[in-house]
Order: sequence, then structure tokens, then C-alpha cells
Amino acid sequence: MKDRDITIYDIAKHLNISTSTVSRGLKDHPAISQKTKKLILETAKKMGYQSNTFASNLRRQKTNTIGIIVPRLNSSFMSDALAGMEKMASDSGYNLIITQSLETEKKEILNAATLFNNRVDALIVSLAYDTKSMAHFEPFIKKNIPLLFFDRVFPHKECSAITIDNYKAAYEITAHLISQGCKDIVHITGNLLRNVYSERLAGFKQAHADHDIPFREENVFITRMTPEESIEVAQKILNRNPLPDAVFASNDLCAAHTMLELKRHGIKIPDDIALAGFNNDPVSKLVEPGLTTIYYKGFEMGELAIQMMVNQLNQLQNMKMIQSIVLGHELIIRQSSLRRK
Amino acid sequence: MKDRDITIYDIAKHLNISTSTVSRGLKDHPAISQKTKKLILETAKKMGYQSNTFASNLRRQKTNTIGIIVPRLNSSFMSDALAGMEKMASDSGYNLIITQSLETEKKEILNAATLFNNRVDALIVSLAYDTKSMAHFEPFIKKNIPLLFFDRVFPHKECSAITIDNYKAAYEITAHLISQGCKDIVHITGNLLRNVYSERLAGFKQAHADHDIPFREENVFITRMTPEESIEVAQKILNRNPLPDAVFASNDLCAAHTMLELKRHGIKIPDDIALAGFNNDPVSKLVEPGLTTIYYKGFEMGELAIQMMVNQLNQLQNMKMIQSIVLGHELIIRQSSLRRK
DNA sequence: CTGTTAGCGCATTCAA
DNA sequence: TTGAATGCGCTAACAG
Repeated sequence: MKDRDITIYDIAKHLNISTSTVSRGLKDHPAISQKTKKLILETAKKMGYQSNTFASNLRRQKTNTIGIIVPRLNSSFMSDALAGMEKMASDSGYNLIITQSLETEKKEILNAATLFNNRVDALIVSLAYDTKSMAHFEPFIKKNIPLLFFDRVFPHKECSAITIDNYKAAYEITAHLISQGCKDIVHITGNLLRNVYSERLAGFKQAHADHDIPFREENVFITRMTPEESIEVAQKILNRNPLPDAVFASNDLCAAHTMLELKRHGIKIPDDIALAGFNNDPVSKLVEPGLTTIYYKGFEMGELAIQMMVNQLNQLQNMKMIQSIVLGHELIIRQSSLRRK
Repeated sequence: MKDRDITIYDIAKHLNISTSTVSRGLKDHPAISQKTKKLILETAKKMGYQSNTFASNLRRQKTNTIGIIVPRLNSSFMSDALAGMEKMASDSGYNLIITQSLETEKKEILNAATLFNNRVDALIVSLAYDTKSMAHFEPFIKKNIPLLFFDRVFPHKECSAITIDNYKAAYEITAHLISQGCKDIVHITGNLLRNVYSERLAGFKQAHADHDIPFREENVFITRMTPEESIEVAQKILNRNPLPDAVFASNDLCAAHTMLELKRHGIKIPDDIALAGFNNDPVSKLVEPGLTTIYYKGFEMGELAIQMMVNQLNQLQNMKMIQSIVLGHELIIRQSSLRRK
């Protein structure tokens, strides 16, 4: 019952022509008559032919596949980005292998190895929370496989990158909080190894300096931004005397959990403590009051990432096109940071 | 600069042995001496050998890859499930190609074709919102490629399935609302083509019957459960006179948006209108009041899905193992449905 | 425009 | 336990 797949041999034999002609007919090769091409396509369909990707990949020494490593699939930003990648990839005739590192360097290394063995034509990465070494990407670089980082990037002269201006975004959000009268702002953020967090912290600091607000080291909480840790930070905040007057979390989910815990203890948002997050997660609209946040276009970022890789793959071998692109963002002000006069 | 990959030929030549021996040494073949095996492994590593998956796949006529089609990546349930799949797959030596249908049959068909061409050893699917035909899965069935549906399934005698008891879950949640004194319950749900929605509706109805509450057809809203439509439904509800006394949405995000809109118009939750959702999305804990919902284990469901496929692939060719598995769930009662006495 | 020929890298028979 | 030989299905010179 398990009849073998039919190959171009079968259809060549059936038509009494050569396999090369069949192969050409199937791929829209320039040197082929419309008539035989049509004939080939028809009989191929009639016989239920399905091309064997492996044989083709093996022969052509390329896979038409782009590998993706992201920390997790389940943030709204990431799934937007992936959706954008998928769209652009299928429009460009590429497949995607999507993997998640689950925020650990260990899994990221494994994923990189798997994708390398699968001979992806290009690799797109957003780094895990705790990745320290870039060694697992060296094989790609050595082999001249285009490598692009997005969002959580690592500066590398051989790699392209797509980010937003995290420094500026954090600066804006901090300046906004200051404009609302906040002077003692807590910042909850992640591993400073990751550009997104270190740059936001830098922007946060600079906004203090520019507005003559003293920056206090003890106002910075480095966490993994899990719900549990967000709640813990809220509890630490509640123990402060005097209370800080604002919290800027580097992530909406973290901000939301913190907000909820603060409210549970009778804190009025934004009057006692103003709040802001990052990423414009759907949750930012659903909590009350609505969460001030930074929006940036995940879908477009994903599309652009693929586009850059495809362009690079279409270049001549020895002409490299490394570029860093910074996309725009938008400060979305909601009730959580708007103090009544 | 683009040095070619090293192959088993290179390492065979280097060691003055045959490629077959190298191939065997690399794969832990029984007929090989420990000594030469060790030698091969060492020099392979030293020379930086990477096996070529394509050649191997081509030769073995299998890919060690499982294809996945899900509606979207970005629900918390789905990413849990995918994380579970990834874990079990890598533990079992399988790769995953993950695709999303973005809730459209059209994309689902495309994805199925791509995965088929990529010769996945097995396929795991959660159906798109509007998929009507199963024709695009026939090639897999014809070719005896194991096919499993999960969560959003389609009954098919050749396919395995993993679900929860959606009927029972909806029954429980409805009975709970009734126990809180609700008698006029609106149900917001999705395309009844999908088992998850039709079965929940059935449970919803049965709970009415069993508690002698009249079921009203006009209380059922079929939507795509987007934020926009959820808000629209809330507005329709607000126009009712008398108001319904509860809303059961088939999805937490939908419930949350509905809740917010109701609150915006001065409705007290749960006293004027009680609310319940489905899936235990993180948002269900963050809205106020907390959302009563149904929890089921996405991660475990994903692990199980892969495990079933791997088992099936390890069976003898002509012995099929089709099974339907129903996992447990849990009713999580939060403030949104708890009426003060 | 079409056919001939020769591999891509690996796994597996068969023989030694 | 090892080696020689073959072919998985396809593509791309090269030669008509």
C-alpha cells in the first residue's frame, strides 16, 4: 500500500523525454518550449508528482530555508514579528524553520547546531536572556551564512541587525513620567547583557540627568520579569518609605503584574504611583488604568528581517551587505501615567 | 574563502579507511569496534565535520522532521503547546517545522503542501478558524504519513486526536454561573465548524436544560473573537433590556475586552453581569475582577502529541495506532463570576 | 530547445 | 569488523 513517490524519471519515461527536460519544465527554465513545458506540468499534476526537496537541496547546495531562533513564541511582539517573517518568506519562495531558545543559552546553542546541520541559507536570531557567548554562531559566520540579529542583538561586524532606538524610547517614557511630576522612578528591567535592557537603562538615566532629577541606583531592579518576580518587586516597593512615585517596567506584562499588586495594597494608579511598560502588549489595553507603553511594529520588523536576508542571498558571493537598521517607535500614553492636575 | 564542507569522504581519506566505516562510526552502528569508532568520532570533531541532513534524508527516505500547522503562534495556550512539542521532539531526536495558518484555510493548504514536499515524517495540526475541507490532508493519509489533530480537531478514522472535553468544561462553567444565580447567560463563541466551539455550545445548552433554565438562541453570538468584535458584542449586550446577567466567552481575551467595555458603561462585574472565559490566558489574572476560566495543560498536550507521533513512527509499517485522547481540565473560579450573597 | 552524463553526501547491501 | 559498490532524486554542465 505504500507506493513509492513518483519522480521526474517516471514522468520522463511516461513522456519519452529526458529527465533534464522534465526538470527544466518544472522550474520554468528559460530554455524550454512552452508546449513541452505545458505538457510536463500537466502530466506531473496528473501523476501526482511532488518534488523532492532533499534531492534538490542536496544537488543545489542550498535549501531555500531560513532558520529562526527566538527566545519564545508567545509574546505578542514576537508572534507579530514571526507572522511578518512568514509572509515575506513565503512571498519570496523561502521556508522558515522556527525554533525557540526558551530564554536559555543552552537551548540556543542546540538550536543553532540543528539549524546549521539543516544547512539553512540564513539565520535570524533574537538572543536569549542569558546568552553570554557568541561562539555558537561562529560556524555560520565562518561559512559565510548571512546572520541577522533583531530586537535582542549583539554587535558584530559580520552581522546585520534590526532594532528600535531603545535608548530614545526609554528616554521619552522617563521624560514623560518626569513631566507628570514624578521624581523617584523605579525601573524594572532584565539582564543588562541584552542591549534592549542596557540601552533602556541608559535612556532612563539620561532623562534623569537632563531634567535634574537625581538618579538612584537602588531604583533599578534587574529581574527575569516573570509574574512572580514582578509581584516581588511590587512588594519591595511597598516597603519603601517614602514610596516611589512611578514605575517604569521594561515589559508590559511585568508592569501589569506590578500594577495589580500595588493596587491590591491600596495604591492609587497613577496618583500615588504612575506606571509605564514597554511593547504595547494586548494586556496594556486591558488593565485598568490602561498602561502607558512603547509601541513598535513587530510585523514590519519581521518582514524587513527576511527581506534583508533574501537580498543578501541574492548578492554575489563576495559582496557583503552588512547593515544595522533602526526602526521607529511610538510612545502611547494611557491613564496609568496621566496625573490629574 | 568559502571552503567546502567536509564530508565523510574527507575523514575517511584522512584515516585511510572506507566511508562506510566512517558512516557507521558516526551513527553508533552495532558492527563497529569501539576503537575505530572512537577514532572516527574524534577526528570528525577535530576536522569540524557536520553531517549533511539532506543527503542522509535522501538516502534514508525519512527526514526525522515533524511538521506543525497551528492557527497562530501567539496565544499563551499555543506557545505552551509548542514549547512542549519542541521539548519532546528534541528529546526524541526529531526536528520541528512550525507554520501558522493565520486562521485561514488558504494558508493552511499552502502550509500543508510545503510540509508535504518537505517530506515531514508526521504532521500535527490544529485547524484554522474557517477550514471547511480536509482535502489538503489527503496526500498525507494516502501516503500513510501519521496525522494528528490537537485542540481544534476533525474526526477522521485515519487520524489521531488530542483534545480536552470541551463539552464538559463548558457545562461546568455554565452550571457554575447558574449556581451564582444567573439565568440569562450570553455565550460568545467562534465558528461552529470547529469542535471546540460547537462542543462548548452543546455543553452550554445542556447545562441550561439540566437546570431548567430556558435556553435562548439569541444569546449565542458567533464571532471571530477579535477585540473589535468583542467590544461590539458588549455594545449589543448593553442595548438589551433587561440586561443579561452573565457572559461566557469561549476565549479569555474576548471575555476581557467584553468586560472592559461593559465596565466602561458602568456595569458592575460580577453583580450586574458575571463573566467567564476559557483557556486561562495570563490576561485572565490581570483584569479586574479576575476572570473565571478553564485551564488545561498546553505544554503536556504538546509533549503528548509528539510522543504519539514518535510512537507511531516507530511501529511497524502496517500496524496503525489511531487513538483519540481526551485530557483533563480545571475550572478556575475567580471574582468575575462570584456573586456576593 | 533537448539529451547525456555526472555527481551532491550519505547509508546500505553484499562480499570479504 | 571492514570495504566496495550502488543509488536515493534532482540539477547543471556540456554537447548536440
